[in-house]
Order: sequence, then structure tokens, then C-alpha cells
Amino acid sequence: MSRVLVVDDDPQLARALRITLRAAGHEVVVAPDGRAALREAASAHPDVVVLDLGLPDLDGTEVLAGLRPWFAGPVLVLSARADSTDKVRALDAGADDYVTKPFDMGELLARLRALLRRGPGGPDEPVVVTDAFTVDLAARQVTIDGAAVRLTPTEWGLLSELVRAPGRLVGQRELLRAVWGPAYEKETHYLRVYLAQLRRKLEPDPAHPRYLRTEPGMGYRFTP
Amino acid sequence: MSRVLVVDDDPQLARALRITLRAAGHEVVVAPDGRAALREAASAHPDVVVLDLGLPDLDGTEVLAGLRPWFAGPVLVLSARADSTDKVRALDAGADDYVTKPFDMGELLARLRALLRRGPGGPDEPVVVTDAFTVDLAARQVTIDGAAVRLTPTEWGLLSELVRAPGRLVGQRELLRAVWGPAYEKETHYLRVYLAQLRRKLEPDPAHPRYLRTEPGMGYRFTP
DNA sequence: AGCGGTCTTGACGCGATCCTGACGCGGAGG
DNA sequence: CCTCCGCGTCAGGATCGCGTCAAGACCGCT
Repeated sequence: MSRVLVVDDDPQLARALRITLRAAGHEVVVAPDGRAALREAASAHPDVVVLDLGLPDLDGTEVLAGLRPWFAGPVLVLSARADSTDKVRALDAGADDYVTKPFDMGELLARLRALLRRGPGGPDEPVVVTDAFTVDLAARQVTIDGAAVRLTPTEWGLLSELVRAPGRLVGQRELLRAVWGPAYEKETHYLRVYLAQLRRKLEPDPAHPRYLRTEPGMGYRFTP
Repeated sequence: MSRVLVVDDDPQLARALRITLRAAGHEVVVAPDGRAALREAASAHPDVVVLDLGLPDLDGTEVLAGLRPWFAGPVLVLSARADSTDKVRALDAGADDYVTKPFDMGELLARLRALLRRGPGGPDEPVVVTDAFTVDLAARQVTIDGAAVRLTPTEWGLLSELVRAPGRLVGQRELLRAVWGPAYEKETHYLRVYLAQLRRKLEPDPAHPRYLRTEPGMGYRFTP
């Protein structure tokens, strides 16, 4: 989902953060001190930084000052100090949020979500592109040379199921269950009919499918 | 400097906030309850909203929900509840920050500064323009060749829901839940009736819709 | 109470979509 | 060489979803 740089010298807390953040779908990079933080921030290009103010080498605000000139993403500051003058100082130094330890993990995640929501262009668009056509899963649209292609609900269900697993073979039972329901697992004929329709609409040469391939006896495979 | 909408039913706190914010160079608008808040937010076009969750008429999250669809600026939530589940709920409902009462005025100001620093020039356009008509989400107004178009509340709800996701297909269940409520997810008939009305009012050729398109069996799509 | 506007509900025609059956083809196995 | 199974193709009929119109119910306002 997003890349998070965690700056903390406490190995235990860093570990907990890494596990929690990874479970929430983020990619995590950890830096144990200020110098490493600046180095990693420059090389790893994180989307957001979680910065503990209590570091062994540099003061947290110095890290913030070193970061801010060029790092545009949000920075969430962690600190054991609850004094509001500290908060004001950190926020005015460029922090976007300030959380005092000990803190609740759920709250931290929610605050990160709030920061990332404002972020650069929002979350990644799940778009699958081939040389012949483009599938936008979020917008539920298929385009071929920029022109929209009309798909029926069944056709779309089938296509999205295949496109969601690029390169992977999808069994016929799997497809039937996903599109028609568990009661239709034997109706392999449906697949033949609708795959033919999809190929007619999407493949450059429907007689020799290149993207929606048949694996005889097993299922179908979408190869980008 | 910036226009701040303060939503709080406690006259004393509202007064203190007005004085402090004005001293910091902000223009202040105060709303004592949820309905007034939504009204003022639409008419005064604030840059940021400070929202107390404890309101006499509406739940704070309802105000947030009513605000978020069209208000792109930051919202800072005030609350007496320090429970982290409350925080998570508010943040995920669209709040950008959450401050528990009692709070330090200096910290609140610093947090507001941090929020405003992130830019009143957000990429979100609250106005959607097509060749045929213009939709102003914030002002709740549709104009066609500069002339205002009268829409009923239901028509507006439907239109704003579609316009908010340009190019994306919006499922009929999704639309029904957003406009009528979760109990009406099966009433696809409503959609047909109101889409027809919208097309009559907005489309150049209602018989051949160009902007409010139907995706049979799936939903509707607004294409600018 | 009366009134205008809005929302709900029903009925109808039409077109699109889905299901189904029949046929030909090709490869695997006997 | 022959048979059988799975796949692709085609075409028809039943069904579903959509758009349209109109009448009744339900507000809020005067």
C-alpha cells in the first residue's frame, strides 16, 4: 500500500511497529538513529515517516529540519514528552502529527491513514494494461485504444476474476463459483460461451487467443 | 489569514476559541449545533473546521459524514472522550486530527497551523464541469449555461454521488445505500425513475444520455 | 384545511442478456 | 484407425433489466 519509514532506537518498539504496519499492508523501512533516518529517507523514498524524537545521535527536531527541505510527505512524530510546548515546537518544525507514548496502535494506524489520505494522489490505481486492452478494476471499465468496451455483468465478472490473477491459472470450478455461485460448479459450458464472447470483444485475433488462454482440462489463464 | 469554522455548543469554549483564533489572525465563524455547522460550512466556505463531537442535535460523526463528501479542507475534531476507539472512528470518518479536552490552546493552534500548511490549494476540485452542465459540490448547485437548475434533494443526492466518482462505475446497491439508506438496497426501480429525471434536466438529449450512462446490470457512470 | 412539490409505487413495452441445445473440430488413448 | 472427451461456435427462445408514464401517498408551507 504505502512505504513507511520508522525511525526509532528502541528495538522492541521498532519491531512492534514493523509487524503492525506490515499487517496493515504497508511496506516498512526501519532506521535506528537520525543519520540512518536521513540516509534511508533519501534512498528509500518513503510515503510517510514515523519519527521518534528521542534518538541517540541527533535531536528529533534536527532530523525533522534535515528532512523537511526536500521531503514533502507527512511526518508523524512519536515522543514520550507530553508537554505542549514540545508538541508546538515539533509541529512548527514541520511535523504533521504528534503522538505521545505510550500510544494505542489502532490510533496510530488511524492517524497514519488520515495523513496518507491527504497524500500524493491517493492510493494506487489497480489498472491492468496489455498491448491490446486496458482493464481498470476500480472504475470497472475496459478500454481498447482509449475507447470504452461494453461488457455485460457476466463478462465483467469473468474477466475481473481472471485479470486479478495475472499469469496464474484459474480453475474452472474456481471461476464458476466466483461468477455464478457454488451451485454452478459443473456448468463448464458457461465458461466456453462467455470466454468466446470475451475473446471476440478483446482479443486482436479471437481465433488464436493471446491473453485469455485455455488450459485444457484445467481452466483459463490471463497472460499480460 | 484563514477562515475557521468552529462548531461547539459550549458558549464559553466557543468564545475562548473565537478570541484565540482571531488573535492568531484567523477569521472565525461559529456554529452552535450540527445543522448550523453544515449550513455555515456550505455558505461561508471555511478553510478549516474545528468540530466538537458532543453536539446537541447531531452526532459529531454525522456532521463529519455530511461534510466530507464535498468539503475538501481539513477537519480537526475536539472531544472529551479519550478512548482510542473513538479516535479511530472519527479519523476514519474523515477527520484529520483529534484533540481531547481539556487541551492546550497553543497546541491546538500549532495543530491547526500544521493542517493549514498542507495546503488550502488541495487538488480536489469541488466543482465539476462538463460541456453541458456544471456541478458545484460545495454550493450544492447545478448550472446549465449559467442558469441555475432546480434539483430535488433526492436528485441532488444521486447526482453528487455519481459526480464524486468521475469515470468510475457506481454500483446500484452503492447508490441506493448512499442516497436512500442500507434498507433500500433492492429498490433498483428508484434509480431508474430518478436517473430519468436527472437526464431530463441535465442531458442535452435525454433519450441518448452522454454524461449519466447506464451500465446494464451493474450500475451507472458519470463520464465528464 | 388547502396546496404545491416531492417521493413512492405500479404497469407496460422494448431491447439486451442469459441460458440451452446442436454441431464440428482436434487431440488423447485404446 | 477408431472412439471419446473437451473445447469452440452458433443460433434461438425465455427471462431480466431498463426506460417511461402516470396516479396515489406523503410531506412542508401558507
